[in-house]
Amino acid sequence: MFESFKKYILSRVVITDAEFERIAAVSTIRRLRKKQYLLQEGDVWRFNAFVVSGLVRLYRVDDKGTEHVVNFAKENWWTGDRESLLSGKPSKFNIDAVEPTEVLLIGKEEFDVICREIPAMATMVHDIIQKSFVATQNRLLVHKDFTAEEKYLDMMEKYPDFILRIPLGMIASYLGITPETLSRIRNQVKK
Amino acid sequence: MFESFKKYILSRVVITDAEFERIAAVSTIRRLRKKQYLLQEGDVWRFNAFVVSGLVRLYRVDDKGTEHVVNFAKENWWTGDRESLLSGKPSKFNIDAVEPTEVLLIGKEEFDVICREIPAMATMVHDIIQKSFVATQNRLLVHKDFTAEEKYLDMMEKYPDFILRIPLGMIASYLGITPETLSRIRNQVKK
DNA sequence: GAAAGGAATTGATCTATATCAAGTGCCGGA
DNA sequence: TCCGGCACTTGATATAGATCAATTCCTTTC
Repeated sequence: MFESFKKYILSRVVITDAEFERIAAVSTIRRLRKKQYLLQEGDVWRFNAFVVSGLVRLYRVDDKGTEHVVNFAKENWWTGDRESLLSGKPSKFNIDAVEPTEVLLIGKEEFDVICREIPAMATMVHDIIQKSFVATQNRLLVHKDFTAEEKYLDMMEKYPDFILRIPLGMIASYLGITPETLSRIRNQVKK
Repeated sequence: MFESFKKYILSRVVITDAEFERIAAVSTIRRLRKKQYLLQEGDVWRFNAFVVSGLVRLYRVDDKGTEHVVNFAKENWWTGDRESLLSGKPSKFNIDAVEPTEVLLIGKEEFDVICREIPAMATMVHDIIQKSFVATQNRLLVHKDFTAEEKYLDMMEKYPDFILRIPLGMIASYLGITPETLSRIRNQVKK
């Protein structure tokens, strides 16, 4: 259960078994069924969440009730609403499971203690956030300047497994296009 | 010269005068004329850059030679290409001055030493990057799901001074729309 | 295993925004 | 001070992608 989490951490930084035990001690596992919420709009997000297996989506709902997918997180990715975590304010997002999913949760306070006690963890977090920032900025470029087809091809190249695992409608929403358009693009692409 | 930088740091964290002197000792000032480059595509970006006064833009140039503005940075903002800084690879971006600008530069190595010696600085950096990440993600939402007019109004609300200081063409590029469309929107908006 | 409801496809329009094309104004350099 | 050129505006047309609508295809669910 915690093995994949340990493997993940060790692939990025060096910590001792004892240190990992301290981390495991403050971690809890939550199992989500398909469509089950991990976070609902209006709640305050207080965790660091690591996806052990499965796949979740983070999305917001506009005034018309339309869902807009912000991103996905699969096994060995982190998820959550950093804005709410940092500010302590209610989240404007929802997170729910696209597939049956296991998530490892560490409360904000416990996580901060861990980072203070184990500097390697702080380093790892800093590193991940920096990379997330770069990745998000690159995604912004794609959205700002690419056509619908280019955006789809870019996604295929970067995350081919998302294309296979996620229903068309959610991919369309993630790309900021309609399901109809994505369906046509797929026909087009496979010639 | 370094006063505004000091004021900026002290508004975010607590450091001593002696500590600031250490920071100032590794800082250099670069003055840029309008249109002068701070970074050119293909070069490796090795700095942390704080805008003391003026305004710069970060942009990329596509295969057709079209410029796409990624973001702007004005006084008391940081700029640079974190992707190149982290990876050590050549940058795919350019940075140049929109207005005559003064930038304070700290080399990557020196900056890392500072952060190790002065933990408050490390904290500050971590904090800034987290906020940048959140801001970029929010911008992504705007670009993905808003109309041209909504994007412009959002920018007016968040950065009214950018609207005044930056030429129309660059704002259009930042918003991912054509100058013609932005010109029409402006007419529309002022009714 | 049948029925029901959502998800994807396909087709026919519609619309926001891009593109192309003049014209106007204004700023910077000689 | 004048000139040249870029930046912005305004108009006419083109187009990518949205919207609306009908049909088929899967999944769930009982």
